[in-house]
Amino acid sequence: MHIQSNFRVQEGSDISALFSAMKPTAVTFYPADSAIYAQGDAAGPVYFVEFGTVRICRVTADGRRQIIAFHTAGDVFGFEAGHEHDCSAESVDGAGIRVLRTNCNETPTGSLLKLALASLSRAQCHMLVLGRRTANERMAAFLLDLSERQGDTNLVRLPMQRNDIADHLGVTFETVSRILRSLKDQGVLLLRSIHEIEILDRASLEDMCE
Amino acid sequence: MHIQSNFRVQEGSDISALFSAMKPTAVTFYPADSAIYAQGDAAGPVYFVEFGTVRICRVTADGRRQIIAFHTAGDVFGFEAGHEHDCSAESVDGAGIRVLRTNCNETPTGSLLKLALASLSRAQCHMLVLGRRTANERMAAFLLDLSERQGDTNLVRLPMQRNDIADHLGVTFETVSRILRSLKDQGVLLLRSIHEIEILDRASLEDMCE
DNA sequence: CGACCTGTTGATTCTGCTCAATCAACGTGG
DNA sequence: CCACGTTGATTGAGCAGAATCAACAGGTCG
Repeated sequence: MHIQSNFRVQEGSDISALFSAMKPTAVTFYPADSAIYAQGDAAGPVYFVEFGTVRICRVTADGRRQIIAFHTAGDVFGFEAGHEHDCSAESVDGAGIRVLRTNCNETPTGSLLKLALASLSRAQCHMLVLGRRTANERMAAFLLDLSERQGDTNLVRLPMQRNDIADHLGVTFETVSRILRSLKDQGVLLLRSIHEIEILDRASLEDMCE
Repeated sequence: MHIQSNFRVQEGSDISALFSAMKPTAVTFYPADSAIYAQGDAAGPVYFVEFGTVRICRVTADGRRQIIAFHTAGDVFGFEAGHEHDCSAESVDGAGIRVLRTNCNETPTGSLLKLALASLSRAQCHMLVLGRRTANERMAAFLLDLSERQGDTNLVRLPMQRNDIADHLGVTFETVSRILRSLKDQGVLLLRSIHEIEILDRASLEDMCE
């Protein structure tokens, strides 16, 4: 299923360089929870998020899952070191994706390098979160990160469900639920609906992750 | 202090491409615990490990530390997304380092991209460890990783101290100590000395991290 | 309407942390 | 050469944070 685009690629950005060098496909719609690629699939093309949210996952043999990252409109994902994907990518909430084929010689490696380094930087940041922060601090960091990506607004959308948040933060979904509750009780958050929260006391959240 | 090189760069590798494009400096020796660069320093050149071990660290405001990665002979590190380092790099045990200056236009971005993607892949793998594995599993994964890097030998050197291992695995150094003890008691390991262990039962270690 | 799925909340358990003591290795200075 | 201080490692006791187990509520979809 192909649908029309609406995301504006910024002139002169690394992404626009990618777009001109690697003719992108039309937008393909992936319904919620559908796979974009699986662990073990052949790697090669990269993917551009037109709208919606994508999760990148790694799973242990006994089924424990770590969500490496969430990607939203404007993000590029899917580059791999080897010849196959060692993470899977799935649509979280219905996502529109363009595929950018790497035509071997004409790929703008400089632009890809910048994007890869940006991913690496985010990954390093998240390793500190996973390795050295408490559950409360993880949630605070996550909410601020979401808010920042959505334009530093205080009304934050949570397109993913509790389970996804938990698997991203390395806690259980019960813990996610409890922490949101506790932040509500402290007057830090207002839980508008399951997928929408309002930040009432941003300073408190920032204190929690310094 | 400059000393002579002895590490053999493989012909035709991405690293040899880097070496020919970005004339490396002579080897500089960094004594144990000395800084190669600090968080906030201007980024730009990349670094090649000739010998010894380097740790890449991120620290929270209240002093908790996460060791993002250890690098050993043959590794390249130090590339950053932005204009300054957001991790610090320190010598663990006395390390010899070559600096490779990025001459803006002549940098082989394709080779750098491959190295960056390799780092990203390792980072993703470690996120699963930090987010979803128990302390025992983390230690098992760490020992197998070290063994693999040292040529799949059963006699593994631990160049770093317990504190460093702990901060890499997201546990306390007491926990590191206890787990090594417990693996010894189970007959999985032989603790030759503080910095040298022997793997007696590799299959058990592999079972622990699947 | 009932089945199912997601989310919330409570009770209990347990892994790993904190605090603390001890020990071994090493370097320094009397 | 030995007393002393320092630093890293080990071990123990008790505690706390988060997991597990379990019950239930609310919403959605057939």
